[in-house]
Amino acid sequence: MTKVTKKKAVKKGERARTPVSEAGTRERNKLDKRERIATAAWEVFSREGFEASSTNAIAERAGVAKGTLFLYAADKDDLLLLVMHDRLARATDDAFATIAAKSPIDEQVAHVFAALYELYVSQPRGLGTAFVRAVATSRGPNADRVQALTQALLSRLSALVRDACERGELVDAPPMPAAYNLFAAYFMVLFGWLAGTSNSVAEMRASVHGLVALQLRAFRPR
Amino acid sequence: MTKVTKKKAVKKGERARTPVSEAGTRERNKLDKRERIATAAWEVFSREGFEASSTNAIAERAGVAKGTLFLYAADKDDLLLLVMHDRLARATDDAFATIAAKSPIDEQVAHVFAALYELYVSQPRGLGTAFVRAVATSRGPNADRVQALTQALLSRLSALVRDACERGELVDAPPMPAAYNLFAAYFMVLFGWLAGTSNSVAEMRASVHGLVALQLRAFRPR
DNA sequence: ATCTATTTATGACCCAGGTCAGTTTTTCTG
DNA sequence: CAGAAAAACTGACCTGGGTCATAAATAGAT
Repeated sequence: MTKVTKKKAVKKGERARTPVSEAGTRERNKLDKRERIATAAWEVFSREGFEASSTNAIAERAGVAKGTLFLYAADKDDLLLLVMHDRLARATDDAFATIAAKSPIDEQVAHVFAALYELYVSQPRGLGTAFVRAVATSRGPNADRVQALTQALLSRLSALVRDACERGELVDAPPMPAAYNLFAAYFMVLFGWLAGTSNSVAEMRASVHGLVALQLRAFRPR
Repeated sequence: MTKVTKKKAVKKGERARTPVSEAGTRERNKLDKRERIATAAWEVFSREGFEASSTNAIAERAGVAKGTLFLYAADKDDLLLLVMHDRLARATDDAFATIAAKSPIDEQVAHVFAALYELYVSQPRGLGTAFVRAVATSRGPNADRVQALTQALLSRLSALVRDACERGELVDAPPMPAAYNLFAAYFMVLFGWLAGTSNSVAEMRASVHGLVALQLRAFRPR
């Protein structure tokens, strides 16, 4: 199927690319296919859970052959990263957009972390577990994109720290190393959730807030 | 094979267990088999790497059927945990045994962490990566044993913090939460190594030492 | 010692992830 | 508008992790 029959019919002398809306059949098809695959993967993953989802089912639902999946993702893990990337990016953006500018920094940081925990906890059937594992081990192209998200998060955290310094709430805090430590606490609590320690966002938020507040004591004006 | 033919020949009235050296044929066989499997798995994993190792090859080398492997480990990941548990425990014990009692606490902590990094880095072909992934996701019995190791490490780290408080190097440091944060930094750097950020133990030690020292500023006497 | 129950071991089998030689689609060139 | 080159797609196929009905070994009872 996929009876596309894309019309080309370009005037001969002209470039094959119509400058306005046409950007090359190949590229368009590729983007379209990536979109279909991502959608299908999300639908199947979220209904069946990661382990129970077969790449066959995803391919079928996306209307492509199984082999095509592996042109867009290195393996099943990488497929999950492809799907999660956008949701993660959106959740992060939302979290930073809704920071209360006049809250103390430990609240601000906890706010961001809680939003991310929300994303994981709301996923069905251990998608979160699979995702963290995928981040840790996948070498595919989508892994790089997710790594970039993490870098961006670190950078934004360090900006929060810098802001707190400028408004005098903190003193002498090196933004980037401090951000690393904050993120480490975030990750720690996330891992605890994977292992079954805590199971509500509220608990996780409380845990990470405690750790964050403790860390920030290093930079409190005395 | 395993032509055990264990003599039992107990006096009828007496208990079947000879109290000294006999502990039941069944239990002995089981321990023996576990040992053979662990050894075989280590040999194959370390020669071929985790991915390239087949459970078939491990079973063959251990002299058991493939199905038997999965009586001793939930899956291939859990098999890796079975193998790594002892090495991890030994490395941790060694590290704490060789702490210089009069070093500052940040050095002590870095010493322990560096020893663990050493273990990972010295593993061939991404066994470390596979191990961390297995810890994150495996639900098998060996996963629990490794979790217990982590708990023990946290407890020992908190003891280091308490000692530092008692000798006046730190002030007002809640041992367990502080240990959590320290461990988080350790884990962060380990993850960075998995992702390819740093690749020598020296680099990792330097990174984690920086983070640890920063955290401990929260508890320095002023 | 013999018989039954229970635990442990086996390996043929199933199934899903991932590959790749061959095919189709798009682009580029004359 | 060929016709060739390059890129994208396909699905039969292979591989290896994990299962499970069956068999062997062990413990307990008589």
